[in-house]
Amino acid sequence: MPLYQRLLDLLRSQIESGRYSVGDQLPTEHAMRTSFGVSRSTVRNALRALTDEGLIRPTPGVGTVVIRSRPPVQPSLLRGFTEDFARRGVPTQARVISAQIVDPPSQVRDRLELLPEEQVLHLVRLRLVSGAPLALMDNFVPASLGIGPEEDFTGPLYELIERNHKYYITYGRDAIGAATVRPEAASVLELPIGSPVLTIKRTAFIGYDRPIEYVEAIVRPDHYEYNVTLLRGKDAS
Amino acid sequence: MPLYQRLLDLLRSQIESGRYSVGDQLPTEHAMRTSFGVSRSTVRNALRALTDEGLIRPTPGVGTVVIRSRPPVQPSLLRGFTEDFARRGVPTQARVISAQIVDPPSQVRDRLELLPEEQVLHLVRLRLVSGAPLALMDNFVPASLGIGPEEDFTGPLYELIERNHKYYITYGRDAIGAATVRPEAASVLELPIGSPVLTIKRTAFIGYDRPIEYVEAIVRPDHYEYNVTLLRGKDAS
DNA sequence: AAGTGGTCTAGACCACAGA
DNA sequence: CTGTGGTCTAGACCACTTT
Repeated sequence: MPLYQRLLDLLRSQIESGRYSVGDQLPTEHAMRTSFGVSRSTVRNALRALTDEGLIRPTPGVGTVVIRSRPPVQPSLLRGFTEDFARRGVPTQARVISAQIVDPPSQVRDRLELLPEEQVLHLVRLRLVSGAPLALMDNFVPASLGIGPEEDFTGPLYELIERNHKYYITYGRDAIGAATVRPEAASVLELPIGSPVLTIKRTAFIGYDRPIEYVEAIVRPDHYEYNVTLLRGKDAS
Repeated sequence: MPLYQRLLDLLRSQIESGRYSVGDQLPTEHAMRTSFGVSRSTVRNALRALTDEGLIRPTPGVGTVVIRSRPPVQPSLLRGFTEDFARRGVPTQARVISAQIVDPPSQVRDRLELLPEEQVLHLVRLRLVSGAPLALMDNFVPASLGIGPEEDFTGPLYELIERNHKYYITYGRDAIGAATVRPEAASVLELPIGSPVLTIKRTAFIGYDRPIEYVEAIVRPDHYEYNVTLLRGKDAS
């Protein structure tokens, strides 16, 4: 673990515990430099991180004061299913049911803003948690991305896109609904006919507004709920 | 003007103008160091600022790539139902079914972090779109807020809380699921027994982490879907 | 093996605030 | 005036990725 991070953790815990309260002044950078036996850059590295977290405010000529004892809440970030579950400590597996280059349905063509003749990679995967089916996912990515049906789709798809193709996903739009499970999906998900399911439709974008992936997921609601944290803006009404 | 800021402005304008496009690799830190005649720390100071702005992503062992040409899209904000629909041009009405001060169920007590004897205002409302039922909502707010059962609950609840009581909601956590509609709810929502419904459980907070409202909504999925825009962070995996 | 960004050191000068 | 944080230099070693 980097030196500055240990100092960062120490300072953060001291602020959180009240060793330094809101309004207090932290020791000067020089004082930390000597008391921790590190260079000033290392101290500043830690202080910059605390500044970014919104806990302290350094003022030239004055010093560094504590302005918060806890970090402000962060809104949710876009995560893939694999990532989402991994964060909660639940490992999931993906079983590839089919992967082929096809002509997209018109809905997919619209969402991905494809050219008239453009094809897509259509990926159907079943996601499992400890062997039990959780979600049936239909992913569509433009064939022009160069991701072929032969690749390994058992890991996080975003990593595959980002690592192999130098595209970076910047944001996504999710639309969540509920429906009665279709018979084909019911058998794959091992659900009784007529069960309710959660449906997630997501369009992911690269750059400012170029759609790069469209997903439709059908999820068993008994073992998953869609969680999101949203900030309230001043003009939200 | 500091050196690193001039470099920062230069790089940002080059990225915005397309001199470096999304996916391109920036010159290495060493290359910039020599071509601009500054130290590596100064270069890194500029690159860190660009990283914070979300325009570039440095990867150890690889290099620094441009991931956006403009500042990122704004993520969704927390909105009440009334606000949410108003934004899309669909006016909704709220019909108050009941409003009373009660002892909360334990689940509500936990979510609102209430004291053992603390009571809540329990509000049951039916939300309608052009006369047709859309959602059944159970709102819980601490009785200590001072909002009594006699107030007008047909408008946005957040406005009522914020305007009359000087509390400002800062964020909320939503948990969205799917379920089979319960018989009582089915009749109110005019749904057949066994229909799937969307369930939304929300906790809204004031300040850093003080819960101020808990809502459970049961929504007809045929006329509503939950939409959200999420950013992708650099460490989202 | 070569090159990348991440970390770290040991210095230095500056503008600024406060006594 | 002294001390603060802000900026800057010129080195160095590291883990890591790619070749």
